Amino acid sequence: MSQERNTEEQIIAAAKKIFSAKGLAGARMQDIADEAGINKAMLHYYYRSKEKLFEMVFNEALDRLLQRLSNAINTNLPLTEKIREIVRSYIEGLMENPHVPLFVLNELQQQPELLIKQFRSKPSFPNIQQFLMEIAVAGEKGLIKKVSPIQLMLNILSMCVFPFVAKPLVKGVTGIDEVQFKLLVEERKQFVADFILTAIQP
Amino acid sequence: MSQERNTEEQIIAAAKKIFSAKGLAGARMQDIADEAGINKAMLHYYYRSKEKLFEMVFNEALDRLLQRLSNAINTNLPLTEKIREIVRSYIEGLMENPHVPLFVLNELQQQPELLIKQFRSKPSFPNIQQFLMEIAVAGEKGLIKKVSPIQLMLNILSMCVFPFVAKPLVKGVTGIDEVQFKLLVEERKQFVADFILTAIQP
DNA sequence: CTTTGCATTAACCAAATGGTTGAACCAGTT
DNA sequence: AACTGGTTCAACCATTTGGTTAATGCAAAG
Repeated sequence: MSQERNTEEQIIAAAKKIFSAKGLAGARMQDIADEAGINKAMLHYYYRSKEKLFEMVFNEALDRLLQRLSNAINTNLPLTEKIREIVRSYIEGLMENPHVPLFVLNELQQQPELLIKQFRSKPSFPNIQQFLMEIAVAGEKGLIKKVSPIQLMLNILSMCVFPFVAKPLVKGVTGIDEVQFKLLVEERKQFVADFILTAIQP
Repeated sequence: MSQERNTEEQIIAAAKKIFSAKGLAGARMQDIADEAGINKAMLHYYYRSKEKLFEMVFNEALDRLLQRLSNAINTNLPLTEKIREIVRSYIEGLMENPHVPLFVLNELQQQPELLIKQFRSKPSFPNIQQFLMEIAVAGEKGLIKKVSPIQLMLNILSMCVFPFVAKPLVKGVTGIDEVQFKLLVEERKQFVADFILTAIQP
């Protein structure tokens, strides 16, 4: 469409789209070039190889995901409200990039080593330990029920992310269409937060 | 190792392993042949093409997933105990085949049409509608809180499945090892069930 | 106008990959 | 022993694919 943009960004945008849709192995350099409206050789001119290009896209995607999570977790709110905020903010972020989580999770499983290396070096790496501690403390104080912090955190993430990675399955099983799906997810911000807070109220 | 087995099954087993690990696009026919300890030509002798072989494996995987879900859902128990049973049975099933859900979800997103076709034809297709109705009725009767049945169902599935599709992420973020991860999941059968039942108690 | 240096492309290349084939192998049958 | 049918394999083939290259375009500098 618009070839006005800077070529480098053009490439990244195209690569993001193709890689997200097809995965590393399934994506073709030619497809990315076509999507960006440029010659295939340009891809190698700017980013040495397929792997390098992928790494760039993947890192950015992972970064955004963690960034958003981190922001919500670091909010300076009482735990119950913080949980509400995490759920709201995270689901909203996913609504903007609905295919990112499956993309990330999928490629993550393929090269778990790559993750563990680059993970902690990220400034966007969320301070999980502190959040877990916060849950434990709130439990002690009787603000919430005493629960396993990790399990609770897993539950929160699960309910936010799962609908997006399982979107085709959900649509297939329930028979709802795209519009209804979006409504469902919208509704979810409220529902999940209430669900969690009810489950952990002391 | 053991080439004693029937070649056909040998192939399916190998294909399942390779396809699960690498996905359709990432899997190599040669790898499958090696894994099965046979010549590449045999793959085509028994299953015409890569796609046909994949379809076979994929269908079986999807089938098992739905089968297990279906069984749990059709149990003749009061709703609250049924939920306990669903969670327990589903997580246990996933523990046996931990990479299946990500595999299925991933390939499902790549060809959503394929799904919607073959989906309802399956005898293993779970009777979702009835389960949703059951939740609605229980809500009316005051056995549980009144909630959106679909949202509740989504929550149940989310919390069971997510840890398996996000396993590398969980391990990366929390820093736990394989043994601890298994413990976490084991613990989860209880935790998730309690969590849900607490959240929906009237 | 020429030069210089980056950007861009068409054509090309080598390796990988899904798929095919003709011959060999190996039971069981006659 | 010869035949028959399915099974197995090494070698081969055509296409795809990531990557390279040599030539061209082109704008700013001289």
